[in-house]
Amino acid sequence: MAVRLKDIARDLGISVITASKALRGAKDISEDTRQRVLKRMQELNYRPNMMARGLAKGRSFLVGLVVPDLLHPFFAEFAKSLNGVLRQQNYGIFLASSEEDPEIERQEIRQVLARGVDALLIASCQQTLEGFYGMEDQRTPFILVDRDFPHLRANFVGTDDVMVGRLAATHLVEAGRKRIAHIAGPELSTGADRLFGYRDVMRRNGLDVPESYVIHNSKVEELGEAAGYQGMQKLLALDPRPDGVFCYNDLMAIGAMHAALEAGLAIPQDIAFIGCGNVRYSEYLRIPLSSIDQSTARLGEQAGMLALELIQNRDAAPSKKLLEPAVIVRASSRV
Amino acid sequence: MAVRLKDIARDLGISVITASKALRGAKDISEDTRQRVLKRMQELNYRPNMMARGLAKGRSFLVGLVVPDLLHPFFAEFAKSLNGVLRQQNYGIFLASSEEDPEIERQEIRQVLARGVDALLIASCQQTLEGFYGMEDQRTPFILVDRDFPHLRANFVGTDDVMVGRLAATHLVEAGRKRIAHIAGPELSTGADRLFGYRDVMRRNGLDVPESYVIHNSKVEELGEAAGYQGMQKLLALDPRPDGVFCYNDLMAIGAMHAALEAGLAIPQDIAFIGCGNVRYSEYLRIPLSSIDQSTARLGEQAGMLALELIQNRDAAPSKKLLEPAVIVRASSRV
DNA sequence: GGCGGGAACGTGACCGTTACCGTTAACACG
DNA sequence: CGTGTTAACGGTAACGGTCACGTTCCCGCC
Repeated sequence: MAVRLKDIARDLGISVITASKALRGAKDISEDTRQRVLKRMQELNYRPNMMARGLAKGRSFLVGLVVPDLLHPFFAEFAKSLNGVLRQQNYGIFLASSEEDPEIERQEIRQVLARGVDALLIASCQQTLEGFYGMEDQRTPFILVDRDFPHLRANFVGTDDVMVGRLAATHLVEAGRKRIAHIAGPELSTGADRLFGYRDVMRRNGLDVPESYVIHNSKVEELGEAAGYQGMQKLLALDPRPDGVFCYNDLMAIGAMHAALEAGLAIPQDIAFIGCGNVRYSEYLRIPLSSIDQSTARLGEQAGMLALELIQNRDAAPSKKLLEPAVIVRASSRV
Repeated sequence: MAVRLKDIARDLGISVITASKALRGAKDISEDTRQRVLKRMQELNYRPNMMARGLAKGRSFLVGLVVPDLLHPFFAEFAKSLNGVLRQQNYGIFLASSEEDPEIERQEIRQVLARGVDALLIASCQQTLEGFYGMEDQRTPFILVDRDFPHLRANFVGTDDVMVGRLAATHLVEAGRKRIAHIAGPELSTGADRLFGYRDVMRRNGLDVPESYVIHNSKVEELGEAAGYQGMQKLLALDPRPDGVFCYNDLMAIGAMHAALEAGLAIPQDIAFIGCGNVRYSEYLRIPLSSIDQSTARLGEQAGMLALELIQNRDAAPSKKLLEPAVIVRASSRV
């Protein structure tokens, strides 16, 4: 089958450990034999067996990544840039997608932990860690990605979502809108934070936010165009109709704009839109969509680096990394 | 640290083997002890160590997935649906992204194989397997995804790309277009096949395809909006300007439409567009984009099932699974 | 010549699990 | 009562590495 250290060693008439040392660059080995070993490894196309190494070292050189939905460009881009960082340290990604289903998520976490991943990155679709992992006993360091758990002293890498809400609302206010609605996300951290930032800015500007101006989407699983479309239907039915809408994400904004256009409204004259996430297509839409950029690629890098740090130093104090979002203005809200 | 079989066994006053048997549902064990073992495992939140199991069994319960670009919705969706299939068999995904770079791809393949994956799914960014894996020695079954290598008797799961070209061209012909251009993809299998299908239909319809009507994109790494935009610039400069364009993928089509609109053309009156991939946003674009749907989710399922089959039966004859594409007509080409 | 010390390499145990085969005890049967 | 059969369980040796120590050998030094 595959070439083993044993084969290399027998070939060269040395012991397995010596070969192992050469491989790992240990110091008590002569430069000469090291070269001979490495050369032979090249020739035989030797690849260390990571399972064996992992078992022996108690490390797997594997990082677990659990996301709610790979199709969402945010997570796809995150995974991509994470991969870039980890590759350089010979770390691999064990990928699992929970489909925004807590039950599946639990299953996936079991799987991931069973693999003995050295760290776990997770964008959970749950509201709380409550008895949830069977992770307590585990010493596996984990990092919450994008979605934080309130009041939990855990590692976190994500966007400053309060700022997202603030930027979006501020932008619409500056675009001269008075009746600004919000099609909100789930009441997880990100959704709650964006809502909070939005409400805060509205209050500071003396603008009213009637209850009906905030569309809640309790179902975590539906954060796509359809939810945006339906949310917009409700907003369109209101009497003082909103003249600006901040949507939880770009997909929902796309759906919402669709509904507005169908209703015969002009964007941005009658109603302005801004989303969040700055997905790749935003600028090519029927009406190019303003958005809040989360610099997702940098998030992935940060998370990867933090993971590697935690692996080195298991009991570092939990750290929270918040990246600053930025407004990208396009036609959907340009004055 | 983590709970081991040894702990369970000591607890219950039985041997490790017996515990192991209970876990795996072996037959030579009494129902009574099996229950006791399973119960204790529950209580202690035991999770089998997959590295140890993998080492012992010579299987990793891991499938490697190497894609050129996770950000591309096709691969994201593929990965997502693959994950769904594998989860049910307790198989996991080892993910690697090559960024359309052959050098990185080689690196990733090494990594993946070193993990001892039981099967490898790969959408290669290379033109050939030529000495490329150091896979020959490996017994790891592999499946080419989306991009086939010509003349190679390997497992393949993908779209019938000749049909893609045929459908796209036929559709434009039926929409009354005479001067149909093609912004092509790389000269890998998919690009070549779509080009072939397109050319074939053109010929059968007695339509001319001047050399300048086919824009080649040799650089694998650039298959996005930019390439489409630039390709379209060239087409716009031609004298008998095309009145229909078939683009290798939706992203390129989006870029191309952008260029056409900028040039003041009306879509689809002056020029019609059709892409391929049917990405999520296609229908929300400035001009909703016609596309060829590849039923990506089904591709993922098929690939997953094939992988599991190959793992069971290592020397099954190579099989090629081609899924039928379908035309999705939207405004960009509606007559 | 005996001793200390370092460089280079090897011995054995172990990581957690499984495969293979052996052992034990109970029971049926002629 | 001896023999054979079967069910339930365990001992041993792997799987391919790594780690903590030994061991060997050579050199220099007093």
